[in-house]
Amino acid sequence: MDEVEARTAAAGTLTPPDAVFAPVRSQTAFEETVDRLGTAIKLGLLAPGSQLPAERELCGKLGIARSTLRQALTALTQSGHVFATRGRGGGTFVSDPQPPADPPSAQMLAKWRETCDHRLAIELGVAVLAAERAERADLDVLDDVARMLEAAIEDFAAYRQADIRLHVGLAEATRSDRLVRDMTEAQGAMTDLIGYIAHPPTVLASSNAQHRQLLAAVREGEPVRAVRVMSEHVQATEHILAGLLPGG
Amino acid sequence: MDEVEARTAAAGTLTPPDAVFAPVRSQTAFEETVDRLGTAIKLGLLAPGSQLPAERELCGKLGIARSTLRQALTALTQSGHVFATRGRGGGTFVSDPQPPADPPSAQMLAKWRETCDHRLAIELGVAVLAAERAERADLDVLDDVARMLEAAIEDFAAYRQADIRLHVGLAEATRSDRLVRDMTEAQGAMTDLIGYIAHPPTVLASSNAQHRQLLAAVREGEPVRAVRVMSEHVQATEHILAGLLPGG
DNA sequence: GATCGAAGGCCGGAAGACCACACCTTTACT
DNA sequence: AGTAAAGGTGTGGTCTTCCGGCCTTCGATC
Repeated sequence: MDEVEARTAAAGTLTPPDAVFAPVRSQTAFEETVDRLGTAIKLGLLAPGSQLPAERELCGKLGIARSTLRQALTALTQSGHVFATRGRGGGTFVSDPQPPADPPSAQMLAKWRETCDHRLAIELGVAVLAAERAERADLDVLDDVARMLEAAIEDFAAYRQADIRLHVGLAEATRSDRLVRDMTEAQGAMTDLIGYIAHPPTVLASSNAQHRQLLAAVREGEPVRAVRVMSEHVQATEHILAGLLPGG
Repeated sequence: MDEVEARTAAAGTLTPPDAVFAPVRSQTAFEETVDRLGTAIKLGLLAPGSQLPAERELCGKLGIARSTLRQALTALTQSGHVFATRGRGGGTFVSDPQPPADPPSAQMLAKWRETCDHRLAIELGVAVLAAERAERADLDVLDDVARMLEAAIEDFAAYRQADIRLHVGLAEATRSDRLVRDMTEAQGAMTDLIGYIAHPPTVLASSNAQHRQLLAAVREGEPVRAVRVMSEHVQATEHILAGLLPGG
């Protein structure tokens, strides 16, 4: 019967995917802003000590009212991610010792596999398009980052930082803002999962070997090889998670 | 100077990507709902003539208030995509001759490349994961769809319909709701772009050859081959668009 | 033919999100 | 001393969303 139903579905009277009726939960502008800025800070895209644009300017760029932006900044201030100084020459700055990250929520943990799946998709797309579109200058920068990665093999925090920079940098090399956003979002979600897991230097070393191969494939404009290496790279971390998280 | 700056960025004092400060535009629950249901209908995931769940049930699934859902349904009624009948045994139904699709907005056209980029990413992720996770039953259904595709080579509307079913079906085979949602969203965006472009049977035939290869690779559990074929498949349509749209 | 129940169609109030705008306070530079 | 640039504060209004009850329609059943 199942098979008959399935065939019927294929033939015309199809059953809509569950995803069609899944909850629509639109974040508020406030939440979305906290998320965006918070992730950028947690990923180190906004460096500790660096200054954010002035409120009156930033709310323009973000397309929201200043009061809404201030709500978000207040939240980030209270959580200790940023601080503000008044008066001329003042502004909002990223805190220098960042507050300790809080442990992943049960919600995050429950969806970790979907998070990885989505990340895989984005990374593969980036791999292909970077191989097609990256310029020499992009790759020179990324090579520097790769060198930093190899130097940071003993310090996971520094390693993760550089790792993010490499992946986001690759996304930037595709010249697709959409993919950069997706990549930062995906990396943000991954950081929440990865942060609490031990990564011995041997793992990082093999990860670095893949980074090298990846950059080589991109430099030589070989999308197929780039995508193969990237797939192995991403799925390696997925296998590590599978061993440690529920439902693995 | 540019190069120096870039090196500096790589070394520590990095420039945040533009994407960090890009506008946050959160859709309202109403808009999101119209989008979700509208796309599902336009893609044929909700077949013409089929009945939607009752309002009181649907608003629960969607996680919104009934009045909000009704706003969305009113919009879809006015645009002619659904109609409602009252009384017992009544309900909300997908209109049978669907209203003609409206032409792509200037906004859509301006972002067509990013749309394609994102779609590429999703399709590649789906290709890999489907090759790893699809069950025999999934593939049998998809083979049927492929047969329909070959029969529909002269009728673009029918072809596109089956094409969507194939790609979404592949996404469902990954068992990842997230990817199904992403895929429907991506296909919805593509439909807006593709709808107005002539697709001669020869193009569709070569597309079908790729579908065949894709399904074969997935069936044999070969992610690398699946991703290569998928990449060619997706980029073929991108090349067609590049020839016809601005900024190509 | 009367009744019931399930469906869409309505309405009003409460709560909250967001915005626009005006004004205050602090502080550094000139 | 004055000015300009930054964060800090407050008010009121609009729009969205939610909640919950009530009405209308109409097939099915008694």
